[in-house]
Amino acid sequence: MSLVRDISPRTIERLSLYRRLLLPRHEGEGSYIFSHDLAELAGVTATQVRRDFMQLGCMGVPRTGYRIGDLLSGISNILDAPSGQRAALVGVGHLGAALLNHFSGRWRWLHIHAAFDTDPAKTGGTIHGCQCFPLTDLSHLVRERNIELGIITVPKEHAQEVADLLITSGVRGLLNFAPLRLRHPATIYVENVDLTSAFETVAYFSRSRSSSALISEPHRGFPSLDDRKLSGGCF
Amino acid sequence: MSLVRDISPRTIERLSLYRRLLLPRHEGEGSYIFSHDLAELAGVTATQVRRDFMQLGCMGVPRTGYRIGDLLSGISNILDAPSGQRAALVGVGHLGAALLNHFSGRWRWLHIHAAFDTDPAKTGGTIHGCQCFPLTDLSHLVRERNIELGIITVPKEHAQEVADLLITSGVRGLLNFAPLRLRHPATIYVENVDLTSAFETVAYFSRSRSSSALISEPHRGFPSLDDRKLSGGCF
DNA sequence: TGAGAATCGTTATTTCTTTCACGACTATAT
DNA sequence: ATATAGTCGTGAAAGAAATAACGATTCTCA
Repeated sequence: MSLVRDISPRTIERLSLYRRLLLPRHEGEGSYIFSHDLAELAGVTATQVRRDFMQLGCMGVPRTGYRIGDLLSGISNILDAPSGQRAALVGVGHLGAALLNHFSGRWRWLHIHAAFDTDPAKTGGTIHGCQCFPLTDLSHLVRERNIELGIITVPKEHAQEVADLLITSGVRGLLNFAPLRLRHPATIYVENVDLTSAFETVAYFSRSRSSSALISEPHRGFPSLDDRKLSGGCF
Repeated sequence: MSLVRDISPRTIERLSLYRRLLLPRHEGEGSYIFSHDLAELAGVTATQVRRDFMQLGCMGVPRTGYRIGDLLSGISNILDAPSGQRAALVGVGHLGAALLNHFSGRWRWLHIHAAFDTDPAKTGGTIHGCQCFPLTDLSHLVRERNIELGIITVPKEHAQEVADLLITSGVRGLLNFAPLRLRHPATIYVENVDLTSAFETVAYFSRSRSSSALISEPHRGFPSLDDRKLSGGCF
């Protein structure tokens, strides 16, 4: 399968982004893209794009670019499990339901297979195309249906117990939206989506770089220069 | 105001997290916490915690710890704008509504002041306590009400135009939930919350570190060791 | 066919972030 | 008092990640 090892989280995230940006440009086998064009779409440098693709083993051709079909299959080779992966979402509140809607039927190889909640008003039916079960069924269903991932969208008071339940039921990775950090064994991968931190970070940097320091500062969130000029004048 | 400069995005995110973890423990002026206790709550190392607080100018006392009140005011001093900050959310779909609910009335100094949508069915009223206006009012209201931040939860087809509109209307920072990267001038800070990348990242690492490589690997998402033992046995 | 310019692949370098390591300090017990 | 052990602050080192730089390759056009 995937012979390439040791790809950093940052690179994985970019690969996911590259794929989304490349898909609409994949028209037939004759479609190519230059590193600097993709770089501009992705908001990164051309060097970074080339380096990322180097790790995939995807080779480009000078003055021609990368064949988009190659890139897409190279990325899929890394990101997608051959037999697909299933996730369980726990906590069908506003955020949980929004995620069900957001991810519903979007990919074949990775999808939310079932949702869980303690509220009887929410269970028993289908929400945004996803079956919703009582939490008491979780352990059984995770095992039986081979669910590998858990998405936690419950209030923070219950996040840890839900995480424990998911882990003991056999999931190997968690996507946590609760505003805290989960305790977990080293065998489980946990990705935190911290909406509060994101909001406060924007607030901070939006004023810290108010009028001064417009030069340099290749901080995350601000554009950086490269081989060639990017984003020259947005308007 | 904040005399401290050049705090990295990573540190800012942790400060936001520390504050949330500290607030419930702040009972009176006699409450203290050790760096390693907060580290465990935050899922980082004790050294990291100490270093972060060093940047705030918050001093602890050996064998006593840090006074929680000092930490909270130190963090607030960095994160919170003295006169508060307002955000506008654009795109009251499932995700937008969930965020309105999530952030509604949570903080004094930072809040979503108004929501915008093109759908007349959604505008004119209040959603989760937030007034919702037609998109055509955005430019006017952003200016008049001094809104500094934009939250973009529109479909990707409209994300760039909404960003442009927000920027020309005067916001200085964007929190982008659309699954692409926005073009923007260097004076604007943009934080991307990429739900798809997050989901695919969990999927990737949940299987890449399946049964092997349980040792070391202090990668993001996996726990790391430190001065003292953390998370010794989750169950 | 050869000159010129654009693009790639990759090593070296720089920059950023985290961890290590250890002296200094403080509470506690004897 | 003194010894002991636990915790802090921080310079130094290590580790990750991004960028720069440049030879090699390929297309275009005279």
